[in-house]
Amino acid sequence: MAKRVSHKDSLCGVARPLDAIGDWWSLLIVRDAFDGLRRFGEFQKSLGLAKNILSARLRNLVAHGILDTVPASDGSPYQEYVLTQKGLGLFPLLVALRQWGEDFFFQPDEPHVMLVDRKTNQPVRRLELRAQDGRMLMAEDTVVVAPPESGSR
Amino acid sequence: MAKRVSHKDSLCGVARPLDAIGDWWSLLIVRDAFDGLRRFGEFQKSLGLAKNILSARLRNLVAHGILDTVPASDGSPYQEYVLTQKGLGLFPLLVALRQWGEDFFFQPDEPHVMLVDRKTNQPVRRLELRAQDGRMLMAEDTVVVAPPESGSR
DNA sequence: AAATCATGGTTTCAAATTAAAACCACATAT
DNA sequence: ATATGTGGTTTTAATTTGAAACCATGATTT
Repeated sequence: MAKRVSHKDSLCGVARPLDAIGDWWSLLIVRDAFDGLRRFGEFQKSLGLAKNILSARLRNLVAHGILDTVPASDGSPYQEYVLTQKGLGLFPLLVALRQWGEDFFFQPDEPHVMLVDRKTNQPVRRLELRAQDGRMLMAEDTVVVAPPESGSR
Repeated sequence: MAKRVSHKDSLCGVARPLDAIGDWWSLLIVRDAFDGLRRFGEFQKSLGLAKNILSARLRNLVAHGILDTVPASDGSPYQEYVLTQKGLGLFPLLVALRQWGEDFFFQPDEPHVMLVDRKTNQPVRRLELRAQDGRMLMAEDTVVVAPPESGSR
């Protein structure tokens, strides 16, 4: 189950999160969790994946602290799966994924679901990466830099 | 190779992009491409994945229009893999992933690579989702809504 | 009380995918 | 002529997946 996603023994800042999420199914589960789904059966119906796989994915997400199990809210003797803070932290990633999807996977006139501001019912703005001083940054305007070498080596 | 990621025949706005990317390896390839890698061998050395898998992933990314192959820039008789516009569009997603990783996968004092503004060498700002009017939005402040039913049914 | 049903899983097993290694083709260098 | 580097493909075994069957628990019907 602990599939190594990189040959380096310490996973980098991108690979480490990927490793925790596990796979695409897991991300769809998380998305459904953002949509308010909490029960095993709800996820299964929504995603249509095999129960054993769902079971494994939920277990993995819980193990990685993305979901947490809580004793059912409605008296039923089962448990529910809810997003932790860590899980909630995936929101921007899901938005990024959705916006990319809107940009490149739909015809300009093709109808698709939209993420809207609850208060105004307006679609949300696009995610934008900005510098400290507020300038918008494209990919070419950035570099990944190594952490400053600590003194001991 | 066309693995169905959802039981619904039309994939939703999140599942469709996931389906195109393919798997985690592909996303790491894309990240390396953002870092300037272009050659088969570079990707293989950087990621340490089996050559047949890399081959398949590259092919898939090209098939989905995320990478494009161009005749080698340096005279060598090989080809190079470069990001298309669609591929470049994945930048925010990678940033989101990286920031989530920084938030939850490193000790507060653990050193890690950083994404910085080329011009100032300052770390970039956090991605923030905002409403049209500029208010910052948390997950709970948003909903996903279905497209307006077109008249014909 | 007994039988039935709903939920939330686990187990079993066949099929698909992945990974490691060997192999190959082409070009350049020695 | 031989070796070496690049960019793959093929072969084969191991792992993962997914469908279906099974099971346990509690609630519901008869």
